[in-house]
Amino acid sequence: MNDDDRVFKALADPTRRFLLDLLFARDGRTLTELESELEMTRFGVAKHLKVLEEAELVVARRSGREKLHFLNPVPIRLIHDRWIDKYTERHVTALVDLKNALEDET
Amino acid sequence: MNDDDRVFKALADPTRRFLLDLLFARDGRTLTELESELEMTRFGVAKHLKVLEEAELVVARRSGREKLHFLNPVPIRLIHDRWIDKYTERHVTALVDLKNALEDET
DNA sequence: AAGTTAGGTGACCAAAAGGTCACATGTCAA
DNA sequence: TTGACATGTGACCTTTTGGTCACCTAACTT
Repeated sequence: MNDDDRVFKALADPTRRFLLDLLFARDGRTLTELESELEMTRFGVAKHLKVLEEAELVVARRSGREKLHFLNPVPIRLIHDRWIDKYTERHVTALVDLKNALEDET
Repeated sequence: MNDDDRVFKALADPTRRFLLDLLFARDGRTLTELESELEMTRFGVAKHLKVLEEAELVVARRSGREKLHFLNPVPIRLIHDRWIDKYTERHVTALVDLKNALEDET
């Protein structure tokens, strides 16, 4: 399994995406803290975090008996750059911004 | 299955990512043309293209008995925007550009 | 019209992924 | 040092996914 595989497989699961959402909102949380936000046993959450770490979407730092988790945006940016070149980026960002603006009006 | 799910599950498979790479390099290809680039039966490729279409990562247009496939970058950009805000984007693009520059030197 | 070409469908099987549990290690606090 | 707390591991089972095949429809060609 190469780096790509790890990143995309990690993102394929809704629970793992929700974990990234939680860390995007606030970094540096422990396993137990994250577990409390989910309808799942600690073991399940730990397994998901391991997958995210192996994909380097999450980096973790030990502090005593706790382990703090942080979101790493680099792999996300690399996905973007794989299929959106600098020229296309201008168009697609404009399109997305327009879409968001229209949705805000309703 | 919601839109997110469809996009991320679609991206989870290496064959489907390779199909996106092919369409990124050159748009408007038929199933048969794409199949010739892969070590897989037509049925397998057709199944993968269906998944990509349902995720709207690929849009297709019929022309007679042929079906032309095009890459749609919008869902990719939305992934980016989900976990990279405007502020972080400046840092992470700088980091990625630096990394690419360093790799080019070797 | 007949043959060929492009594509679509549903059944089927093997492999992989998601979740839980029993059990284990290391760390803090009284 | 004893007990509680935070996390890690490997086995196990169920569900999902990837790929092939037999069979089908629609469109171009001569």
